[in-house]
Parts: sequence; structure tokens; C-alpha cells
Amino acid sequence: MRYDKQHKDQTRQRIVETAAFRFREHGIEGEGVKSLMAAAGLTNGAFYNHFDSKEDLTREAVTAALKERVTRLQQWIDNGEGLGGLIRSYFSVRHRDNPGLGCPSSAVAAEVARHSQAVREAYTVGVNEFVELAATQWADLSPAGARARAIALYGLMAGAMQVARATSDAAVSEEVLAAGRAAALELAGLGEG
Amino acid sequence: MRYDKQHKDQTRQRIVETAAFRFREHGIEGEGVKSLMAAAGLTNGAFYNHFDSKEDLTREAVTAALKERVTRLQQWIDNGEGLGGLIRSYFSVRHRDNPGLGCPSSAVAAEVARHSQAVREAYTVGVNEFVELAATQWADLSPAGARARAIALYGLMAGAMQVARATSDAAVSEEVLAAGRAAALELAGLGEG
DNA sequence: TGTACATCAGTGAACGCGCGTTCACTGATGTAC
DNA sequence: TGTACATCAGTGAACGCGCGTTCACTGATGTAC
Repeated sequence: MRYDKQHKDQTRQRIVETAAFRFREHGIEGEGVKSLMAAAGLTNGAFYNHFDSKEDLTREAVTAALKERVTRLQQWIDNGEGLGGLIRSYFSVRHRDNPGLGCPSSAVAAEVARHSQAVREAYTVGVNEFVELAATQWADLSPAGARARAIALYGLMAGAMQVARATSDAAVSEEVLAAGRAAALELAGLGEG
Repeated sequence: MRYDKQHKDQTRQRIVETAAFRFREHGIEGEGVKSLMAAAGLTNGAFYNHFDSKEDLTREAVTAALKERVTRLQQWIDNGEGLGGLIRSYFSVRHRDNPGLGCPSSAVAAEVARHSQAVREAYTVGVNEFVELAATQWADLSPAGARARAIALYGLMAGAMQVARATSDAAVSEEVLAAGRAAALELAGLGEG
């Protein structure tokens, strides 16, 4: 079969998005090329028409997932809810139970740390963009102070979400979400808000 | 060969400790039974004299690693440094660069979330012990308030450490450590301390 | 207008490899007699 | 005291399986003439 002009680009994009989702759900190591391609509606062989290696795709998927999160934050800012909106949506049961569409750091940061320089650079760029945008939300702080707050908030969110997901006891897990939410709002200057 | 009475227990203990170290270094999925046993000075076949499965060992290794962290915190409390000592040692370059002996949550929490109920229960018990002990360090708060603080502190530490490890840029990584440290000390009521 | 050929995204079997697990075997030492 | 046997932690080859990757092939459609 022969395809129209944008077909290959669309397919590639679909693979990246599928990977961004499934890597967050199953871990990067836990998601094989064959099952990933099947989820994208293709067979394993086609993978290498699009990417040099799984590592190559990993880099792109990390970039895509983090870029999507920056867009999401921008939407919270645009609609006036700002960090409060982000934080409340972050510490939700829905987010906890759906890692595939959620925060990449809470899903794969520990794995990224063990990946190649290229993947880690993509991660660093993406996180930095998020932090830079979030830092604009502390009007009363110096740029450096706001950036430090944004980094701490980011770490708190990613870490607390992981603990909430790893916890087997439902009550403890919800306690973790609540404690994380409260501390995050406080960090954002929205305490008791 | 035949061995003295405690030999088997000692070997088993050595395997658990080796696993607790190597799972944190390479991830649970990233550390195979063969290489793990070699690191413990044995061959792969002996593994099943001691454990039913890798999952079984995982449960024990998670328990052991978290128990060790509780002991470590108790030492900080006993020597009078308390949470400040813990936090400063946590956000060190040494801890960042040596995950094998460090915080289990920053290394394998995301993986634990994808493991069996038994592993997640072991994780929950261990984290709970740590949180309970840490919560004793907010003398001025209610038990519930102190527990929420302890949980948030724990999440912040685990998450920020992961971001610091995944970051490829040395300056950014150190910035993450510093921001995490400052926010953690503040959460502990030791701001500017 | 009709036919032969080129294109190329996608197929699916196969590669070597490492995984978790199984199992027949080893061999140093304790015990039985 | 000496010999035969039992014990059992550990060995290492082998199992089936899924991994990431390679590659000869397919076949619908565009292009050449």
C-alpha cells in the first residue's frame, strides 16, 4: 500500500504518544516494542522505519510527555486557577489511578536516571520548562526564590504521588494525597486555600 | 560440603542485603537473579534454596531497606540532630550518587506500585514506620498534623532526589538538591536553620 | 488509455541474548554401626 | 577406630519465553512511456 504525504509523520506521532502513555503506565523497561507497536495498531517490524532504537523513542516520549504537562500548566494559568488548580488536580484519585496520562516524573524519573545522557537531557529540558513556567506564579518572590519554590513543589508532587501509588492500604494512600496536597498548597503560598 | 548451623541463615541474609542494595542501584526489573547471586558470591541455582521467587525476595528486600532507614532516622534523633540531620544528609551529593544505600522510595517506589499486593504491603508497613517515627519530631503539632507533615516531608525528599538524579545538568541537579533541602527544612519547622 | 515498473510503510519470521525458574548432580562433613 | 551412608547448601546446564533488533518480503498506489 502507498500512503498520502503526512501519513508517515502521523504514524510516528502516534507511536510517540502511545509510548508516552504506556511507558508511564508500565515503566519504560516494562513496555516492550512489540506490545507498544500493537497498542499503536502496528507490528513490531515497522518500529525501525521510524526510530533508531527504543532509547531513541524513549527520548522523544519523555519530551512529549513533559511538553504536554507544560501545556496543561499553562491552561491552569490561563483560566485563572494557577498553581492551586494544578495542585488540586494533581493530588486526585483520578491522577493517582491513571499514571499513563499523568506526571512523567512520578512514573519514570527513577528509570530516566539510569538511561543515556540523551534521555536525561530531554528530561532536564522538559522539567526545566515546567519549573520556569511554574516559577512565574510567585509574584512576591525573587526569580531565584520562586524557582527554588517551583522545584521543591515539583519534587513534592512527584514523590508524594509515587508513595500514594505504591501504598497498598487505601486509607494510607488517601492520607498521602491529602498531606501532599496541603503541603503543596502551602509551598505555593495558598495555605488553607 | 556441609555447613555449620547458622550458615544458611547468614547466606539468606546476605542475599537480602545484596538485593536491597542492587535493586536500589539498578531497579528491581533491572537486576537479574543471576547477577544478583554473583554479587552475593553464589550461583543462580542456589537462589531457590532460599526464596520461592524473585517477587518473594523483593518483598524481603523492600522490608529490609526501609527498616534500615528507620534505624538511621532513630540514630539522628538519638544523637540530637533530629530531622535537620536527616534532611541535610538526605540532600547530599553523596546520597544522590549512591542510591544503593539510600532512600528506597527515591529508587524503587514507582516500581513497587506495579508489583504484587505482598510487595506493596511490605512497602506500606515500612514507610508507615518511618513516618510514625518522623512524626514524633513536631512537638508543637497535633499527632494528625505531625503525621501529615511527616508524609509530605517524605514525599518531598523522595521526589526531589529522583529529579536530582534524573537531571543531566550538574548545576540544575545541585539546584534541585538545594531547593529540596530548603523546603524540607521549612516543612520540618527548621527554616533558615 | 493501458501496461510495466518504482516506491516505501508495514509485515512477520527469525536472530542472539538474558530473563526467571527447574533439576540432576556434587562433595564436605556429620552420624550410624 | 574405621567404614558406609545420609545430609543438604551450592553448582551449572537447561527449560521456555520475551526482549530489542534485523531483514526479506508484500502490495497498494503513483509515475513513465
